[in-house]
Amino acid sequence: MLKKPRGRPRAYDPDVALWQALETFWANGFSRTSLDALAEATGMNRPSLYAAFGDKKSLYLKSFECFAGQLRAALARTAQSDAPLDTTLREFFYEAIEIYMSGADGPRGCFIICTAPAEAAMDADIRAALKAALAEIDEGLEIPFAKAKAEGHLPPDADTAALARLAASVLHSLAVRARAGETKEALHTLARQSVQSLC
Amino acid sequence: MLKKPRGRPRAYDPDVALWQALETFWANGFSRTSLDALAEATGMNRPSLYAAFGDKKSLYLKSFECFAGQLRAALARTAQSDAPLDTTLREFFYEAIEIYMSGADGPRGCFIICTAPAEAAMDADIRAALKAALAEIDEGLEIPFAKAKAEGHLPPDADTAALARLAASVLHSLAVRARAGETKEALHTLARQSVQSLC
DNA sequence: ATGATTTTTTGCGAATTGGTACAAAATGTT
DNA sequence: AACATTTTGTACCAATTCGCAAAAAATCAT
Repeated sequence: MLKKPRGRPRAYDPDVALWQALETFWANGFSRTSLDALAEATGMNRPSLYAAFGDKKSLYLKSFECFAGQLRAALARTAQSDAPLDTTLREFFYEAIEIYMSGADGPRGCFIICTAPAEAAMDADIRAALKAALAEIDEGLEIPFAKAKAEGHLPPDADTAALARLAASVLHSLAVRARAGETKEALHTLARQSVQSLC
Repeated sequence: MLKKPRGRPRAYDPDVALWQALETFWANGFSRTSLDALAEATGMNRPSLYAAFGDKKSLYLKSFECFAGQLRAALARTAQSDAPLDTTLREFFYEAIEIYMSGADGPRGCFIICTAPAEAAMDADIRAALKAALAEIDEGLEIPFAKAKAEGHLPPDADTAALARLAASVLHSLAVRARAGETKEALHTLARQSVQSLC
């Protein structure tokens, strides 16, 4: 049933190329990343990049959305965890730290927290994407707190939204700290101690 | 005793010009800010900018240091406060929020947290400056916690360094949220609730 | 074989970018 | 007045940047 489309076949896989672009933006931020760098990373010439993804900002926003998708998946796994709240939270942070510390040339922190703010004050689209991502993190992190409260592991008057936002603040901080070069041990310590304070 | 220097007098005040450059970098980030934009903001031609401040990155780092100086002053005021810990912390956050929400064209968050990470992965000097600033925030915020502990307002086994780092995380988060366009009320709420959790 | 479609390649253009050389301007010193 | 010093202003440069037009390549459909 898979009908071969007409025309010259693509020399790239769109998902692979998008990930390669994302990695380039992740390391360099939006403005510092040139079309030449994206072309080199993806092996595509500039007209092909434009044809496949649109202009530079469109490609950035698609990369942002791709990264946000992975964040969404991590939040969903955290929401579905049956482990105790502190274990759930700690594992979420540890997983984030793994991603933040990854990078061929060193730690990159979080794509969203580390590259979008620089652009956000002057670009309404990037600002909106950032704001939406922050809200998703807040909402996603509230679920394990609400579950723990419903199961009696938190006081009945605990403000789960407030706790979630505090936990999200820890995530933002881990992101920036990783990019600044703090050690993995320091990040783990902050994660552990924050979980202790929150639970 | 003030001897008039030889040569043509300067047409600018270095401190004023530096602040103007800082504001431009604050809104646009490092890479998005052009020399023309800096020249326009300061009223100086490019050769004059180079003569006064060095190249673009030098000017950015000088701006960073200028902003860090103001942060240092705010931390010092917080360290010297005689108010109760929760009041001290809340006022520190409220003051930060005022700065983060300032801006002729909208909120800019924190110069350091919102502009340096984008560059930090690929520029060791900016990364080092960011890391140093993060450490200063951690250390500065530990002082009120240590005071409160010494005065018996915190349990004797309270880990003041951990609490300070959690408070610093809130500050980082406020910075990013402000830049993303969250409301002042939402930021105040996060600040208040975090202080409640921390004290 | 021809035509239609899709993608790649090559080459290009206008604008911008960071940085600099040098002459002119504006002062103090001798 | 001539010279030395400091700063400004003008003009320029090489390189880079983003985006695009058009031809060539590679396929399927008739």
